[in-house]
Amino acid sequence: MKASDKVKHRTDMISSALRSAILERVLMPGMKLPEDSLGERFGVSRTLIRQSLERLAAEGLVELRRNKGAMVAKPSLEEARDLFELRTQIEDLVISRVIKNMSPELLAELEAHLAKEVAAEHASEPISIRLATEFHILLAKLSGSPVLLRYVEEIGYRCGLTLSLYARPHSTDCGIQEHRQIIEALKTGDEETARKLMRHHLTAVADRALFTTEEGGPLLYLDALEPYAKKVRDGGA
Amino acid sequence: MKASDKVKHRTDMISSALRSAILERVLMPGMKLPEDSLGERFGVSRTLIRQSLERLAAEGLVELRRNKGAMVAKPSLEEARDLFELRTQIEDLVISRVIKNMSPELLAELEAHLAKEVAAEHASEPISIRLATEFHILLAKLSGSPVLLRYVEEIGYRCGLTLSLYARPHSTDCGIQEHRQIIEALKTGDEETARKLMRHHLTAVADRALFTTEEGGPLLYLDALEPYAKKVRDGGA
DNA sequence: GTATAATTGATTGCATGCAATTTCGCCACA
DNA sequence: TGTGGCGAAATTGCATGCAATCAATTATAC
Repeated sequence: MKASDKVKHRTDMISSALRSAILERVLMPGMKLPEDSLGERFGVSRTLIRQSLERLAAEGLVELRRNKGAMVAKPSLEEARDLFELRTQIEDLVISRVIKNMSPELLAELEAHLAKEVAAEHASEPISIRLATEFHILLAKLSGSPVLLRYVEEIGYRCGLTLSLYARPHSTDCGIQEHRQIIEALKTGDEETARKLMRHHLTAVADRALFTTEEGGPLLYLDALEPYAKKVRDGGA
Repeated sequence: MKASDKVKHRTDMISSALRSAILERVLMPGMKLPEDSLGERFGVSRTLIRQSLERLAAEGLVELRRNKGAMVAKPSLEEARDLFELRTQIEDLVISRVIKNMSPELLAELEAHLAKEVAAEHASEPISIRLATEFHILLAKLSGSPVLLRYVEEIGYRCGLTLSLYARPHSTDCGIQEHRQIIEALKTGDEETARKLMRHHLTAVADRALFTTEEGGPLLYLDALEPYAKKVRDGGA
């Protein structure tokens, strides 16, 4: 019975695929996302596409305008600043909760993740960005608060999207070294230091996002989506 | 053109109606929400009902289980505690932002709202609960951060739902007096006091929610929804 | 009499169809 | 050359239909 509850809806797969595509800069901000083109690609009807788009809209990754369809969100600089500021404050909450819950098992999880990051250090950029994001999400998971986890996820994703608009392509968005230091501080239970490190870590990322880039028209160029769609069509996770 | 953007979808109206019904304890936690009964009541097809339910599920007010339909969420005590704890921390962020933005206009808005609360002091319980919730939401609005606003809304709603499960029916959930004191502290720019007051205010509410009530089966009793549905059918906001 | 299997009824998952709205190309006209 | 309007194509908003799944109840065996 629980197994059947765990069955993922196709909607989940599609929104995950689209989310990945957005975060990996395959779908750039401003691109149009017509329901039936997407439906064709993913091999499903507009119904499911629409659901996925609505979900992503709730996360702030796509904008949905009445009778005008969906497009990848294009956060303004102001929104971006708000987002990054909130992020540091929210992750502050994460830190203090993780410290409260600290345990050897928990530490092991963190270090396992760090190891993955190190292993992928010279892999492709999208992968290392994803891993870096997942470090923050892992921390949120370990905070023990489902709601906090959701917020960190959402803000993290949106910050990632923002970076694809305002940051130059190949900045190492999250230093592995910094992650290591944070884990170190958590290990010794030094909340103050951990917070400071995290704050520094995040503002460093934010500060790199100060470039105002010129406007580009809303393009429609979904071919790059193909690999993501294929996975869903083939029933992948 | 902007006007057309502001047109509310019927989905918005329906989810608002359902949200109100839940928060005003017309739909109690655990009640089943079948798509077609609701569709009939609201005079729309299952399509729109489904969208609304999904939106409410994203907010945590409704639980959605595969092939089993929707029901009003029934947060566990543990989830409730998490929610209330997070709420105090999130509203801390609100306070410090509002203090930064403080201005006479802003103060006027707050006092106008307080006046409304006073005026409705002896009105029906649902109304005063709603106004009390809206005080917190107004503060979040004045914080200037759209994302923070969304989070405060969501957490506020979910706390309201929780109270309908665990608190005794007629506790004055938010003291008007306490709201007044908070405004006072904000006026003088005393962040420390404002925070302390808010924290005290919120934990007072949370502590009233310590009663474990016995289990009730998932009922289906939608007749009480009628007034909410009527408004939507008639095209009201 | 209890337990298990099979059938029926209710409810959701998803696709499709039609009407309404928007967008875009085209042509007239200043 | 640039601008305004008009019609066709594209796209969304919503309802409905059918298949799949789940819940409940009856039937059957032990």
